[in-house]
Amino acid sequence: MTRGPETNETSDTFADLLRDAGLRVTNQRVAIMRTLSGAEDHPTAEEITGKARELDSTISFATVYRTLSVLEELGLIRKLSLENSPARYELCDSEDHGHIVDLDDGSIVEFEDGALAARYEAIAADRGYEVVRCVTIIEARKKKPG
Amino acid sequence: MTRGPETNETSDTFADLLRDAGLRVTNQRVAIMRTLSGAEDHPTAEEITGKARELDSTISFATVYRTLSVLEELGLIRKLSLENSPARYELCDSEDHGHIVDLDDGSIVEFEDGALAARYEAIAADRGYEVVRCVTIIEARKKKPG
DNA sequence: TATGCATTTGCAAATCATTCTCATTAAGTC
DNA sequence: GACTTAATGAGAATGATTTGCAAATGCATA
Repeated sequence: MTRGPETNETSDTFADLLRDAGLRVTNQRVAIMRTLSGAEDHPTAEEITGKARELDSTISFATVYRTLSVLEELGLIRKLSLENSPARYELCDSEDHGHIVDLDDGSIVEFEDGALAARYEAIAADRGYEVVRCVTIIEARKKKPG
Repeated sequence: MTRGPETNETSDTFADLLRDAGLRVTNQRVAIMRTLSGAEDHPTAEEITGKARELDSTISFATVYRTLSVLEELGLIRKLSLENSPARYELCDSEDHGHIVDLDDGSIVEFEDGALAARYEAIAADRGYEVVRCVTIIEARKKKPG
């Protein structure tokens, strides 16, 4: 695996990812990828636009949506369609994982569970399917301490 | 549990469910419930409107959406928010179950798996949450025979 | 480094699903 | 049957996302 010097690795990687996919490297796309990369939460398109504009003030909503769907097609990000709220996005840098959505404050906690993934594969295989992607959302409320 | 004669049980049940919830029994609501009850697939609001209009031609979209959200609050139906498509609805008559969405033709296969539900509970509990509802969607493609 | 051209962009208008407003209708009660 | 209030239909409004198009930009090439 070829890689440049350690410095500025994420930024270079973003450009490379785009190039490798045969796409042009634009300021807007890199700004959006950096924004997603730096996000601790699961931002909406609107939140991404706001943050990305700090890096490139000209970014429009149209470009954000277009870029998000390109990145999703490349498998670099995941779109999370929650009930009654705009879609949220996350980088695909970590393992496949599920989400616990706190119904009271909207916060999202990620969890990993290899057993679940294996179970999904088995369930799908039993029915003649090959898994492409799994969505696990646990809508929950914080337990009262007791 | 009081119940009338065996004939016409679903229709009566629908009316009773509404009455028990302190809601008025209207033609529109019953038509929508019957439509959902008769649906083999997971219809969208638009599809529900079309079918329900065969039972009561005056039904409007507004009423369909209003009724769907009332029924959801009562826990009688479930709303399924899939990627890039309008919400789909199903009666809550069967056990809690997951969905395999066929990415090629959009068809949905349901599956039940008690182990998954237990696992979700455990995962949530570990993190201090109580499960309200779980969404499991396996996006998949049919395996090629071979 | 300048040129050409397809890709990408910003803007604004369009679309899609869903919700809301409000005048009218109809359910359930007496 | 009359009354009260919930429920409805029609259509406007909303919110998220997509699209059309002219202008701008990346990048291959000269």
